[in-house]
Formats: sequence, structure tokens, C-alpha cells
Amino acid sequence: MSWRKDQGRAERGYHHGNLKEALLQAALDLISKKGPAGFTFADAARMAGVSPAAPYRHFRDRDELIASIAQRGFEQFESLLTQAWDDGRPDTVTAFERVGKAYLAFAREEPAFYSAMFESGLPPDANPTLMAASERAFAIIRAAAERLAALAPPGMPRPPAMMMALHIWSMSHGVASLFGRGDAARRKLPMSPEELLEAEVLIYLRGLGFATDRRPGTGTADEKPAGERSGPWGKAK
Amino acid sequence: MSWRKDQGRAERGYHHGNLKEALLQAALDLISKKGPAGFTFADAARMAGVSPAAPYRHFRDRDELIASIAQRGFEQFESLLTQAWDDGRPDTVTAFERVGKAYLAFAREEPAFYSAMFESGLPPDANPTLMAASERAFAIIRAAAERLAALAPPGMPRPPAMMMALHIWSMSHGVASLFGRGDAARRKLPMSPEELLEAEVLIYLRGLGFATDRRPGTGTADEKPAGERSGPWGKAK
DNA sequence: AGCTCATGTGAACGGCTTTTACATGAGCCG
DNA sequence: CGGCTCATGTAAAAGCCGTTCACATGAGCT
Repeated sequence: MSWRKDQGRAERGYHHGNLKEALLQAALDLISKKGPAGFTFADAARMAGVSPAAPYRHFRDRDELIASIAQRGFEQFESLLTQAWDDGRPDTVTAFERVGKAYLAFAREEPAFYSAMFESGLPPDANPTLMAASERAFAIIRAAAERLAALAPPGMPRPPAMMMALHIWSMSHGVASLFGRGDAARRKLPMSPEELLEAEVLIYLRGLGFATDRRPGTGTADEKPAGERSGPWGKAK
Repeated sequence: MSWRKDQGRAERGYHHGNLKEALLQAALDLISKKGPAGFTFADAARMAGVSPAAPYRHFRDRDELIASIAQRGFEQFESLLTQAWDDGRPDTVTAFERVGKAYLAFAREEPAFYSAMFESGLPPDANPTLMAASERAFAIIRAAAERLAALAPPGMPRPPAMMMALHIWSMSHGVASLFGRGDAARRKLPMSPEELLEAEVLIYLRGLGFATDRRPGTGTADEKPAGERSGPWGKAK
């Protein structure tokens, strides 16, 4: 990691040279430490070593900075989900679960992005480009659901892919926002959020008629020791 | 609705007489209008007709006011869920779904409470009595899950009730916080949040092996026209 | 060299939170 | 009823923030 002009502090002429980027970085730091509410425009400026008025050359106001972060967040999120989905390899169900885990991993490892994206209280409709980014990310989940729906067992009516996608999203978001971030501020659990979500998704998929032991499908098969794994939960009493 | 001293405005001696209550009311109004972030201590004071310093006689600081609201929210929430659960009448599955709907109804009809409870960014561990209230509310869901788990079909291993409860909670919270509040600020959906959640829960329960057509059980039976209702979703394409 | 315009500064306004010293009067005690 | 006391409210002030505006600087172009 290295900015053009060394952290922005030290010697630095009248012009910063990289202020916009420095502000975004600072804001990310601050949000991850104190939440999107505690984040302060002035603090970010201070951290970048400029006067409190300087940021206004790059962002209309505080909200626009947060929206910019949310925007980037959705882009990284989309890329992460795309990678996790990996076009359904090695088999659809496995890939699908990987997407769920990626969702949680993002919420855990990038709490600042996640907060900006989902907990900043910005009206989504006010910002078309932001909403577009959000929809591109959701489209990954939706595409995965589409593929999964196509595999639905013949006996049953096909579940609408859009609905499945919304279900998965709500489960992921629910788990992430109730139990997701480790640091502070979350409830205690008898299991990890990842396990919780995995079980939830597996049960849900089973409810749709999918075989969830991962034997069928494209079977690239590194079967887990299929021992007594008869249900999607561990040995919890 | 009528306070003791008429709105707090009008004629009113040096002492308000009911300030604490008036502040809580004002805060509820403000939060529901502008979100927990936009809410201002000074505004609440103004609305109650007192000086900006007066609230400090009743709340240590702004956060404590919000925590008080969250506290009340959890109490109302608990009461609502208890009522919806109605001790599992007329049958467990029906009552269970009613709890899900009550959850959403609360989020929709009491957005201020809901925000204070789940989106205020307060550390839950910092406030023991608040966490206790939250746990009492969750206990209702947990108790319902317990009863449901006991009914699990004999063929399969019993799902842990705690896990089921957490699953249901995460689904409800996910749907509520992504799509829950109608006014502003939410995404568009091909179906109502209520339908979305109902389908999600039904599919999930089916995944656990429950018959979800509501024919078995205590069968107090006001069967819906069981026509072509072969899956938990409507005619969505 | 000189011009121009994007970018940063300083000072100022109004608003918010919180603290402190002081005012008021409700409730009690004699 | 008179007076005391203490919870409750006020005024003023300090310190922070967001935001704006007139002004300074200097990077890049001609």
C-alpha cells in the first residue's frame, strides 16, 4: 500500500495530489471503527491532513462520500460473489453454498463497506448509479438461483428463481446483520454464523426438493467423510 | 392521545410534569420520520417545549434515550409475538407462521421501534437490561421452535430448536430490513414482504420434513381451498 | 512567462451535544 | 401556614460538526 505522496502527511505542498482517494481510505477506516453514524467528515479531512473544507472539492457533502463508499462496496461485493459462484463449478449446489459463505465473509471482513451499503440509511432510490451497482451484485445471486431452479427435481413445480434469490439474500443478510461482525456489538451464538447460514440454506434447498448431500450433480466429488452426516446440522444438542 | 399538560406547549409552569414521557414520544416521532441517525436530542426537547439541557435530567445522554426506546420496543415486540404465537393454537405450524407475520407487521408499523432496536448501532452488550429484553423477545421464537421441533417427523433426526429459532429470526430480520418498511428507502419486489417471508418459512419447514399444507396437526381446520396449492409460492412465473 | 482553473485555506454561521451554575416551585415537615 | 429541600428546568458557554464563501496557491497549458 502506498499513496503517491506518502500517507498525505509529512511534507506536502499546497495540493494534496490524491485527496479523493485518501478521503475514501480514511472514511473506510473510520467507519469500520465507529460505524457509519460515528463517522465524521472533519475527521476524515484531519486524517488526510487537509482543512475541513477541502473534502467539498471532491464530494458534494458527507452523504455523497458514504454513497461513494457504498458504490465501491457493491463493486467489490459483486466481484467477490462472481468469483465464489465460479459459474456453478464444480456443481451447482456446492457453488451456491460458496456464494453464501462469500456473502458472510464480505460482511465480516469488510464491515465498513457492508455498513455503508446496507446500514447507512441512504435512500436507495436517490442514487441511480448506486442502485445499479447494487442490482448488479444481486444479479449474481439471481443468476445462481436461476441455474439452481433449472435443476429442480422433475416431480415438483419449478420454484421461481427470483423468489429463491430473494430468499437466499434475506437469509444471508439476516445472519450477517444479526450475527455477522465479530468485534463488538453482536449476539452470542451456539455456532458460527457460517455454520448457521450453511445449515439454513441446506434445509431451505432440501425444502425445494434438492438433494443436499452433494453426491449427484457434476460430481467432481471430494466427498466429505459422509459418515453420519444425515442432516445439515452438527451435533448440537 | 393526551398528555397530562396538553402537548407540553401552551401554558405550562416551570416544570413540565411529564417530560420523560414527552421526550420518548417526541423521539419516536422523529425517528420514524428521519431514522435513528437523523434524530436529534435538541429537536426532541424543542418538540416538548423545553430547553436543550432539560433532557439531561432524565437521560444520561442521547444514546440512553435511544436505548430506552429500544427497550420499550422489545417489550412491545415480545408482547406482540406472544399474542401471535398464542401458545401454538390452533396448530403449531399455523401459529408459527403467524409469528413470522407479526414480526413483519411490527417492523412495518413501528419502524421507529424497529430501527432503535436493530439499526441504532448501539452495542448490545453495553446495556444488560436492554439485552435481557431482547432475549425475552427471542425466547418466544425459541419456545415456538421448541414446540415445532417436538413435532418433527419420526423418520428424521430432531433439528435443534435453538438453531431453528435462529434461522427463523434471521429470515424475518433479513426480509424486514431489506424490504420491510414501505415508505421510502426500500427495494422493489415482485411480491409483498409478507408473501416472501411466508414462502421462505414454508420451504424451510418442508426442508425439515414438516408437512406444510396444514392438514395434520390439531386440525382445527379452516382449510384454504386446497385447489392447486402444491407449493408455497403463488403463480409467479 | 503568463494565464487559468482545479484544488486547498481560513474564517464564519448555525446547529448539536454536553456541562455548569443558577432558578423555580412541588412536596414535605413543623 | 411558613420555610426547607431537592427534583426539575433554564441560560450560558465550550467544543465539535457540516457547510459556505471569499481568497490563496500552484500545476499544466499556451
